[in-house]
Amino acid sequence: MTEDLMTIREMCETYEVTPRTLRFYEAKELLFPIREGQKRLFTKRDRARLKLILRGKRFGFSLEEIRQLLDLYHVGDQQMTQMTRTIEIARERLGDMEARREELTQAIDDLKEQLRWGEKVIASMKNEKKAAE
Amino acid sequence: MTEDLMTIREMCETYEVTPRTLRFYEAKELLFPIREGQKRLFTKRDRARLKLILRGKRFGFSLEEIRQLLDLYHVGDQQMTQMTRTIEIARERLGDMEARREELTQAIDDLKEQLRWGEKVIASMKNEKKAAE
DNA sequence: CACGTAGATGACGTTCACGTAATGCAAACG
DNA sequence: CGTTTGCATTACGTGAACGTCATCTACGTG
Repeated sequence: MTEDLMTIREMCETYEVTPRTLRFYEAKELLFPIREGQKRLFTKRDRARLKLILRGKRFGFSLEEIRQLLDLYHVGDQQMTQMTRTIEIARERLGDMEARREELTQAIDDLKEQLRWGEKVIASMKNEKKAAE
Repeated sequence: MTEDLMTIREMCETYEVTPRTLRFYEAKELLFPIREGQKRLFTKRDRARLKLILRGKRFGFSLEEIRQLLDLYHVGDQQMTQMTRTIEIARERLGDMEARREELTQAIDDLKEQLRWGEKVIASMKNEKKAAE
């Protein structure tokens, strides 16, 4: 079953990306599939990273930014000295993301208001129509 | 004072964009500055739209997607028949955005957990160091 | 009136994130 | 054993979103 390793095709079907995309991400050092002969085999770690990559893209991060963010997610590999710095960066990122969410909330509220307004207009138009009958 | 009209330079300084960007947005029909002779003058409406454009970009929307979203914000100009459809689209958009916020919240929580973990490791390393002294 | 300044209009260049062949190799199949 | 299938590499192509450069125009100022 899920032997923890997936071929490129399986990856593509699972995550709805093209082979080109996966190879491209490897070239950019976002993924590190192992090799069986020539063939790529994607590990659990690669899949976790890919999910984060796709998520990052949905929020408008560039691949380079995503690469840096990904490094924050395997903090365990770091040395003590780098660790402190890494955490510092992570905190900044966290701040960014929370600000982003605030903004998104604002956008949602704006749109909701527009919707209410639109519905109100429709309602009043219906009344006019009714009155005209 | 704010005569409701701004030159391209004022716009650039206010919103930290280049003239090229503003002209580009006009070419793409995202902005509609009025003309005084040759010169562009940006209205209150243009500024509102620009804010939404920049916000949209921060969330990874393409300019084309943003253009469509912008149309949702001047619902008032629409006809009744189109109105219903517009509101329908707006509702879908709203759903997207709320899902997006959910995802962002998840990402924030993930990162927070990583942070706590990192801090724990650092703390335990300090203890080790202390014990070794 | 010469001149600097602000803005306009092409038009070509650039970066990012892949798409799209063309070609090769190696195992699997009929 | 030839051929299809799956994946690999190399390399050129592409659309989006501007950057950059050259040239032109209109206006205020000394």
